[in-house]
Amino acid sequence: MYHHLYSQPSSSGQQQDIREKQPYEAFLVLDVEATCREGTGFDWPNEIIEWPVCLMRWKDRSGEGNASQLEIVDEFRSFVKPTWRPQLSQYCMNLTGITQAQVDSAPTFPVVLKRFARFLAKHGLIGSENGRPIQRFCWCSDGPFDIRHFVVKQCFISRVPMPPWIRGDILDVRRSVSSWETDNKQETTAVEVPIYSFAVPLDITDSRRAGQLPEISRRQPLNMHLQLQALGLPEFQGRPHSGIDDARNLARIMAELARRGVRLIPNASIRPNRRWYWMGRPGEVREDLLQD
DNA sequence: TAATAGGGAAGTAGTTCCAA
DNA sequence: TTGGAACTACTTCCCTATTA
Repeated sequence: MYHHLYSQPSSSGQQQDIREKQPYEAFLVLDVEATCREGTGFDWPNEIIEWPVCLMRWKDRSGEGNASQLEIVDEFRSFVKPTWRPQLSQYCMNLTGITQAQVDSAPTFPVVLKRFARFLAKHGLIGSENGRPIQRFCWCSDGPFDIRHFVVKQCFISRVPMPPWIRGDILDVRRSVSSWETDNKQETTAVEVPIYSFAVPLDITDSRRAGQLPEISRRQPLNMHLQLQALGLPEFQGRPHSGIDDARNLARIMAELARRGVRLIPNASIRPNRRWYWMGRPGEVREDLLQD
């Protein structure tokens, strides 16, 4: 009954339904931006300064849960005022494009969490009273770090417990693209970057390497640009490291994975109680331990 | 002070080839 | 036929990059 709408020709010429059974009703695509200083790495107490989320839903989900068309139905975006180090570094402003004035006039993280919870309740994802999930939704991010690191750190610094609606299921989009790319290796070599004599010194005394140049390819880490390229999508739209632009491009990747029949299910986890070396009492950053 | 994926190096076992 | 060298395929371990 759906075939005339949702099928594509197979290599044998037959029509086949490519819709995969999708257990989740909605996806929250998140790509936070956080404070940073050049050379400090990611063990530093980064504070979230932008909270952008694209809410995606199925256009064509059947009663059995089969679907392939995913679209953005709403967006939430808020800048966040850092409290531990309210002054942004020049490096951070250059990287993210976020200005000091934008964070100065922004609400603090606990306020943003409350506003975002209202956004979720408005869309029927959580209960407005208790904040408990009502529908099945899954968080999506580029790599597992946004929630695993930045949200956990920010909740510690802001002295707020991690809300129940963010402790749920997490899909690392990068990992999904990588898995899809591996499964379809014969069909695409888009992200294979050939490296010849730069990587392998040619030694004519070695018969293994003599003669024709070896066909050695090295898989690069799948940044967002390469994920788009691997899926045959147009290049990144907007400004890289702008949270909302990153989230929108991530949503494009999600939609393409869905269209290609990838089952969108969690593949990452978080540890809400994880501690970093600079963590003192709740909310306390042990500056004496920081390697500035 | 973390988890993870991926690449490179090194080691090992099996196969092939060739001279004695 | 045999022993040794060369080659290939595979596994394991270690290191690096990743995330602002």
